[in-house]
Amino acid sequence: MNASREALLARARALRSRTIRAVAEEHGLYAGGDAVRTKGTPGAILERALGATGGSSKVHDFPDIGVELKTIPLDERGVPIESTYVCTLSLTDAESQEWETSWVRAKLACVLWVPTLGASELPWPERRIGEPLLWSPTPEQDGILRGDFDDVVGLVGVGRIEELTAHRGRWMQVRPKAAHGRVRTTAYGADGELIETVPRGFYLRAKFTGALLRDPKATPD
Amino acid sequence: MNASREALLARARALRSRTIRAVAEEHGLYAGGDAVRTKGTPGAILERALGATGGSSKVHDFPDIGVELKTIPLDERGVPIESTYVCTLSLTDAESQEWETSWVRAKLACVLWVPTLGASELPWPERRIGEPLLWSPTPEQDGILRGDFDDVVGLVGVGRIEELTAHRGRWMQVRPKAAHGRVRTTAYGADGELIETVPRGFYLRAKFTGALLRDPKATPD
DNA sequence: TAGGATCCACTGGTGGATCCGT
DNA sequence: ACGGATCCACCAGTGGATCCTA
Repeated sequence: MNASREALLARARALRSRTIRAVAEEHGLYAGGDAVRTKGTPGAILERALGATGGSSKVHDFPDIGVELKTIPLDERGVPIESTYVCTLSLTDAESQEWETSWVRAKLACVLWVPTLGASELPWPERRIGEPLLWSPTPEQDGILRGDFDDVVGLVGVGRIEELTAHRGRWMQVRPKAAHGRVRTTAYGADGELIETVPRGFYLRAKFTGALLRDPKATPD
Repeated sequence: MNASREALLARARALRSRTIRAVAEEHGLYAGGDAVRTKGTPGAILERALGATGGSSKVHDFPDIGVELKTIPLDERGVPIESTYVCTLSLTDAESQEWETSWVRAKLACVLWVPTLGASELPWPERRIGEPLLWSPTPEQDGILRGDFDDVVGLVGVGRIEELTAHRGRWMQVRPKAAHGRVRTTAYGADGELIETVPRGFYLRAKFTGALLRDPKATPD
């Protein structure tokens, strides 16, 4: 692990035990508002606090050192209360996608996990920062994730997108990802015809993220 | 010419001799501001006043009747002070583009020209609406425009985009079209390689638009 | 409980054109 | 005079995720 990544981890450790609200105020950001309408705000605050520079149209939050930042809400037992979104799944070029060069693998190659604590009881501004973890998949973990990826991309590649439900995938699943139910994108059907469907993204199951936070080399289930 | 198009022309005629400011205020819109920062505002006001419904991602301003609205500023002699933007030129599929099915031909198939008068002397809110013209190209005009189109698309198709300057084209030229000089898009070079260049659009020369406003069947130069 | 649905901030691209230096 | 450069409004798409029923 190189020095820059260690420096980033050190900055994250410096935030431990502080509330999200305190971190926000230190950077001149407002922490609050209806939970439904501020879903992404805690993540944006931690990005700012840690100096994420990716902007949009980016592969990583910290492009120089290839690190992705993920804020993950834990309950009182230390268990994630939600799955973790990774990135969008491209539906129209599934045939040419391979795990080694995939967007999702690049995103997961090095992740800085920053837990927020008390997520099942407290509104997000009151939650406190937990122990951060700088994680890269072990070869074994990488292999399991590749299996989930191949399963999904294989289905889409042969036009069987109707069978692509969130039930598939041991650690990584695919679920809808859109602003609302009327958003549509295109994919290929079984006969090669273009069909309209909902955009989807890759998500890590809470079972997996919870396990790796306890043991970075974990292989649950 | 069908009844709906005639009805649109009648609505445009009802605006004659009124100032853009008066039309704007009638629709609750603000007419004013620095000329540099409100370049597209007169056009947007006339769209609203005439009930354009295309929204974005549209082929025409009035999709139901296939009519494109163009606001054109004339000086005291009745001569256009500017060229007229038509649409973007796609740089990456030039080989497959043909005049008959092109976006630019569809745009020009039926245009409602609405002149604004006094453009060389008055700030735009004070300009008055002139005599509108509902125009479709004659077969002869269509042929000249096709020639300009084929010239441009042919050059781009063989990767000679450096030779594509605004000097080309009898009535229709190609010029940069971007928010600022740093915007880039991609095109193919002479060896088939991808190169970065500025986005471009089709424009009608003022020589042509001025002539057709005086005589819809004109063939200047 | 977790699969399917949804919400906000931000931004790049498009459509409305005119500006302005050579 | 006009070829190249630029400006704003608007909107769809992406990245930040969590909400919420069955």
